[in-house]
Amino acid sequence: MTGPVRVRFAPSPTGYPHVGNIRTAMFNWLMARHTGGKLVLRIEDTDVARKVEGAVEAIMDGLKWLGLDWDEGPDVGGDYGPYYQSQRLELYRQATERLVAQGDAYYCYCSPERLEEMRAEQVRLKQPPGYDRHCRDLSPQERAEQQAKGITPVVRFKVPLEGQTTYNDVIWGDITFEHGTIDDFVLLKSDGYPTYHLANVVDDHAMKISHVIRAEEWISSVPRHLLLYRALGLAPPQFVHHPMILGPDRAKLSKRHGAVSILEYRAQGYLPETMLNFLSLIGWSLDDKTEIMSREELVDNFSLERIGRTGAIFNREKLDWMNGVYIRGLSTDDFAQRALPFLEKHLPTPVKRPLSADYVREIVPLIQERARTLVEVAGLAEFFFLDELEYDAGLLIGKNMDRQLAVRTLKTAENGLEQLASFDTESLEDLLRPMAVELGLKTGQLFGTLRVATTGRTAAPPLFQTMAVLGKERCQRRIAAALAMLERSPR
RNA sequence: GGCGCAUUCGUCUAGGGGUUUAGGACACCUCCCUCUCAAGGAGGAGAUCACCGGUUCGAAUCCGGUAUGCGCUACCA
Repeated sequence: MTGPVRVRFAPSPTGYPHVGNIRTAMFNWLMARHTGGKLVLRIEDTDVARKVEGAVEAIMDGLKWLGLDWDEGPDVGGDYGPYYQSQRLELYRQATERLVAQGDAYYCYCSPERLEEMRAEQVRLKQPPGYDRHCRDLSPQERAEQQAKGITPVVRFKVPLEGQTTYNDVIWGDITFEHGTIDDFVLLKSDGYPTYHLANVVDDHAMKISHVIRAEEWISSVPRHLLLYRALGLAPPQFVHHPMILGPDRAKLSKRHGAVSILEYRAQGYLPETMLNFLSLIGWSLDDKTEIMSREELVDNFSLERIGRTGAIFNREKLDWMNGVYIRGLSTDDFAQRALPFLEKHLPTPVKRPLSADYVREIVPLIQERARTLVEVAGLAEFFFLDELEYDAGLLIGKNMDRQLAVRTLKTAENGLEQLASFDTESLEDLLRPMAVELGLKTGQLFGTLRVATTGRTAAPPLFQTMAVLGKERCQRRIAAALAMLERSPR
C-alpha cells in the first residue's frame, strides 16, 4: 500500500485531448484519489511554435467531462505554481546556469543546418544519429568568436561518456541504459525556453512530485532525466510507465485510426462513465472477471501493480457494448435528459425544434435498451418525429401475404382503431391479437404490416407501445398513407 | 542502424512451477424467450500460452537464444 502520492498530468497544449493522454491523466487521478494524494495539472507549453490556441481549454474540458478533477493547476492555483511552464522560465534559466557553471552543461553554437547535415550523414553511414559533441569542449576564445558572430547558443547537457544508469520502474522493473548511447541533448533552446527534459526535471522536483506516471514512450528519456537529477543534486521521483493504446494495426493510436480526441467520443454519444471504465481496462485489470466498474470502485481498487506491460488495441466494438450497458443502467429521466441534446442535433432537419420534452420522455424508454450511443438515439427514434414516412410499399406485404391481403389487413385495422376508445398499450393488444385470428393471419404477419405502416421500418420497438406513444391520430394517418401507397404502387 | 521493451483465443485480459481438459469479456454461431429489433437466458466455436533449446519429477509460468512487433533515436513533447 502506497501512502498519499503527489502526481501530475503534464500535457503539452499542442492539440486535442488524445484518449491516450487522457488515460494517462486518469491513471494519475486514480492514484491520487486512491491514496488520498494530490493531482497537479501542469501545462508544458515550452514549444512556442507548436502551441495551439484553445488546446488548454479542450484538455480541461475533456478532463472535467470524465470527472477527473485536479487539486492544483493553472485555473485553481496551488502552492507550487505557476502551473504554466512558460511562466517558469527563470527557474529553468537558473538551473541551466548552475549546470554550466558546474561543467555539466555547455553552450552549443551549431546551426540547425549543420545539425541536419550531420544527421543525414549519420543515417547514410548507418551510424546511430546523435549530436557529435562539436561544441562540447570549446575554448573560451572559440566561444567568444562564436558569440561575436551574434549566434544565440543552445545549452546542451554534458552526458558522461562512460558508465550506465539503471532505474527501477514500478511496472517494468530494472531498466539499464549505457551512457554511450545517449547524446548531449539540449537543455535550453535558443529562444530561452527549456526543452521537455529540463523543464520536467526542474518542475517535478519543485512541485514535489512523488510518482511520475506516464506512457511507455517516455521510458527512453528516463536516463537523461536521472542524469539531470544527479547533476542538480536532486532526488528523483518514482517512475511508472504504462503501456500505450494502439490502433488496429498495433501502431500507436493516432488520428489516422479514427477518433482519438476524448471530445469526439463525447460528441459521438458515449457516456463519460463508459469512457472512464473502458479506458481503465486498457492496460489495467482488477481481476479475471470484473469489467463494469463505477468511478468509486475504480478509485477503491486501483493499483499500479495491476497495470500490464503490453500495448492494447482500442476496441471500438467493446466500447459500444459497454456504452450500451451504461445507457441501459440509466434512469429514464437521466437518459431522456442526456439524449435530448443529441436528438435536437441529429434528428432530420424537417423535424421542428425545439422538441417537446414531454414527448421525448415518452419515447425514450422504448429506445433506451436499443441504443448503444446517444447519437444512435436519433436514428432509432426518427419515425416518432417525422410527418412523412418513406419506405418501400412492398414491405407492407408480409410473408405469405399478397397485396390484396395487406390492403384488407390495413383496412380492418383502420376500422378497429377507429372504434378504440382509449389508445393505450393494453387496449391495443386486446384489439389487435383477436384481429389476427379474425383475419386468418399469424400475429407476426399482422403486427409486421402494422409496424411498417406506423413506423416505416421492419425493426422497431414493440408495436403496441410504439403505437400508444404515436397516438391514435398519427397512427390512423400513417395507416391511411400506407393504404394509399399500396394502391399507387405497381402491381 | 543503435538503444529499450514486449509477445496467452480475432480483440481486451486472468493466471507468475503441479489446483488448467488455460478462466472471463467483446465480436461470431446455435437454441430459448418473442409481434420485429434490442435486451436477457442456455450452449458452441475459437489459444500447440510466438518459436527453439535449457532448468525441473513437472513450465504458459524460471533461464538463454531466435523471430516478430512496438517505442525512442529533434533547439517536439
